Amino acid sequence: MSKPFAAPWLEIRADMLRRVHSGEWPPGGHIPHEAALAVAYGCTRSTISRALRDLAEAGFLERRRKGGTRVAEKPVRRAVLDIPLIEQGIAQQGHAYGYRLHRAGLVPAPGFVAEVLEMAPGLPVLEVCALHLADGHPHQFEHRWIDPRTAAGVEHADFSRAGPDIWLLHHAPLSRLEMTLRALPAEGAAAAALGVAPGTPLLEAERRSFTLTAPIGLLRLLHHPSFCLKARL
Amino acid sequence: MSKPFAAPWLEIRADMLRRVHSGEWPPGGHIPHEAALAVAYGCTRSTISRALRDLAEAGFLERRRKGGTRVAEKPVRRAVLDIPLIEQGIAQQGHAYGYRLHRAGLVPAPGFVAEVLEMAPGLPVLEVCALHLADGHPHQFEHRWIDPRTAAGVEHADFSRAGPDIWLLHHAPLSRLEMTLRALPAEGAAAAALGVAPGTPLLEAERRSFTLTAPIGLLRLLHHPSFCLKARL
DNA sequence: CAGTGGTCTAGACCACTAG
DNA sequence: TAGTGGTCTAGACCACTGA
Repeated sequence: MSKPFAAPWLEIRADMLRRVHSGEWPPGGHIPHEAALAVAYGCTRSTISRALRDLAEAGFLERRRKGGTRVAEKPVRRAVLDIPLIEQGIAQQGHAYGYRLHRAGLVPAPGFVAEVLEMAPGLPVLEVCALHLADGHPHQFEHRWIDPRTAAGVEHADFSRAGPDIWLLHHAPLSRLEMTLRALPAEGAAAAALGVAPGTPLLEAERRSFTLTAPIGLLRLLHHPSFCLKARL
Repeated sequence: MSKPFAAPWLEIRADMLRRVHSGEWPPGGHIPHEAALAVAYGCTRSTISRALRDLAEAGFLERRRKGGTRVAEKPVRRAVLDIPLIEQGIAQQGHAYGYRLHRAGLVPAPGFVAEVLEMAPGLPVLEVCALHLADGHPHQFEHRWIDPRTAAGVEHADFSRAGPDIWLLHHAPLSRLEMTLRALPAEGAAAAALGVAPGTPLLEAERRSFTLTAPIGLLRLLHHPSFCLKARL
């Protein structure tokens, strides 16, 4: 009759979470400092620190030097949203991936694009419109603007067979991402491409990607109504 | 002329990220093992491990015992979505928070609720409909079902002045969360409460919360069109 | 100022797994 | 089965910040 086994720091973490949830460590209250917990749990401070850091990163605890550790009073839950490559995301859901390029070419940067890319409006950017299909059905409509200053050579890349995702991965990998999610009515080319009536509610994910030092591009991804985005704590 | 200062593991992490992004460590390629890196960077394996673990958690690297560490070929970016309490989220955006309860009472669990809460359909659940306001304007419409088996006493709680968020925090704190994001057309009570025409695209966040062992409830949060959700890598 | 968490070292054992 | 990452110990120094 052996235990299912877990690493000590995981068991300690679980026990601490139990104390938080049982009210033994009430919201807003201080908990013992690391050294005391190390004695109580019979391990070193490093192990306690590992468990506490993990709980703090998850939003259950708040830690401050000298101030000690307290249970979060108004916890900010941090849900994790997986953002796979578009192709991979469709494949993961068990669908056959398809791709159709609508247009790709240099255009003067529209105002909102120039602002995101931190460039003067009218400078050339690569605009890409493409449709991603799952089992032959429209799934996501991609409208993207890429900064050729950061992604050097992107204007000569061939996006007729595969989207910019993979090319960018190898030529201008992102290190930072900002995403905004909205609900928008379908309109124009996107509505037509997705095969939905204008006005149909669509989930839009706008992604702004950056290298360590410069903006790479702006992506607006419109999802077919059958699609939903999942996150977990 | 001193450096801006950063902890060694952060500088090492940054340097490793640079090597990934510069192509020195190409996607899919193996990188040296921890012991070798420790020698190269002139620190202990613990410090290297800290940096590598962080990069792996962010999705840049993939690590396996015996298999070593390799640069992620098809990286799954993990964006982080902050989920504050509803009241706090509105306050953080600099708006005055307002709350209006529409109804709260026990109802037989609808099928889809019973499924999420892992209960027989028709068993009593507490249904709450409420509107959250920002500067007096409708902001989010909350439709929630709470399992009184998990959240004992919830049927006697007073939700006329504050939403279930805070009550639940103290009486049935969640430890796991699943969230689904969709775009839906406004309809019925929600459209009326939010003051938008039926059919207006709305961003819906459906949250299923759980304690360590049992489901707590199901929340459907419909956002006013002026609202968007932000995430970051 | 002094208490607390954040981090690093030096070393060790072991679980996991690719070859 | 041998190499690799995952974790733990015991100890240390110090940045930060509340009192």
